[in-house]
Amino acid sequence: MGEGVEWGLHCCVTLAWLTDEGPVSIRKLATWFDLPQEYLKKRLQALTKAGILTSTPGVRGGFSLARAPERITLMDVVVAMEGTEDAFQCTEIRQRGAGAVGADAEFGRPCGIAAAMRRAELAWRRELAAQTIADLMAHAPSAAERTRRNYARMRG
Amino acid sequence: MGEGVEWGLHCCVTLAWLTDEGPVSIRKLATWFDLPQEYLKKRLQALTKAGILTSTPGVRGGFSLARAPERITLMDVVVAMEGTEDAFQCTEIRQRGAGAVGADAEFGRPCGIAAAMRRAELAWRRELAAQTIADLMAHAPSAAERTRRNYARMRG
DNA sequence: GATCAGATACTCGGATATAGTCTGTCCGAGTCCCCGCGG
DNA sequence: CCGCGGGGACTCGGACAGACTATATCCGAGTATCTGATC
Repeated sequence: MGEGVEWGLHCCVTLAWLTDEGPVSIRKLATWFDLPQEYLKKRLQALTKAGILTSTPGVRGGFSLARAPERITLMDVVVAMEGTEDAFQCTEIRQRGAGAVGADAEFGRPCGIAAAMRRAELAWRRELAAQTIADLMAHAPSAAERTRRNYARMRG
Repeated sequence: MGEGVEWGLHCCVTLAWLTDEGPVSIRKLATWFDLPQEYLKKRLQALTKAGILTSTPGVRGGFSLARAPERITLMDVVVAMEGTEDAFQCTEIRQRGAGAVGADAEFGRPCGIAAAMRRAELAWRRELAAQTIADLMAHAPSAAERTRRNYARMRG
């Protein structure tokens, strides 16, 4: 799992705190977390393409949340960053080589190993889909005030 | 997730079917699934180091299961292949940059984002730990007979 | 017949090569806003 | 006072380089079994 997930989630939470302040430029976000500006931009563009953020051009432009924090799940962010593919990829090796001889009848049924791994991944996804950016905000309420204060001091 | 997980699981199930036939050489396993022999060997060595397989040297040597299929979980195999590290790594970016100013009090508590991701990973691990090689065998009982038959034909 | 040396087949561990992905940087193009100039 | 045009700030999309990991191969060393020669 790339670090883009961590970056994206922190940025989403921060953008949620700063909703009233309008778009936040990529330069400020990079300074905020001390991250490489150009690469962070690339990752946030992926969130934009996924419809989680909106980017507004122009001198007062930047990134903002595209919808309410309650409607952005961790799953949304992870999928935008890492793609929809499962971590475990079944390449059907059971159908190859000397071991597969005379097993055609079994191949009608899905591979039991792939099914087992898929069950685990579904549990993971279900857990991610059950939590939203708003839940993360509720977990650290004192951060709201501090975030706005630090952001106001950041004119530059 | 590397393909070693898929290879390892299929090999474990096959070795479980072939327990009575003694150790299975890496050459036969590679032929069995049409996999690159040398690299498969390297991955199975990881399973051996993890105590899931045993390797016996000598002309009649090869790999065997180190314990009963009921006592080998999918989690064991995944950990042996991929390591114990979580997929999501929290690098504590909340403590860096301009956004962290004056937030020292919050840093006593664990990062909410890391905690949320960890919950999801625990659900994944729990699901993997709940399934064993024996469960996979029960899922495709007709494979037992076929596996032994194909293996017997494989003298060479 | 018993014992030992060599051959064989296999694993182990390390070294190395190759491919692909993740991370990071850079640049040209497009867009919006601000400001000043000219009517 | 109003409208037009230029410059600045920002995003977008793509191209590109470097680091790291997964994949794959190869080799030397060790070990157990078998064979055959020797006593």
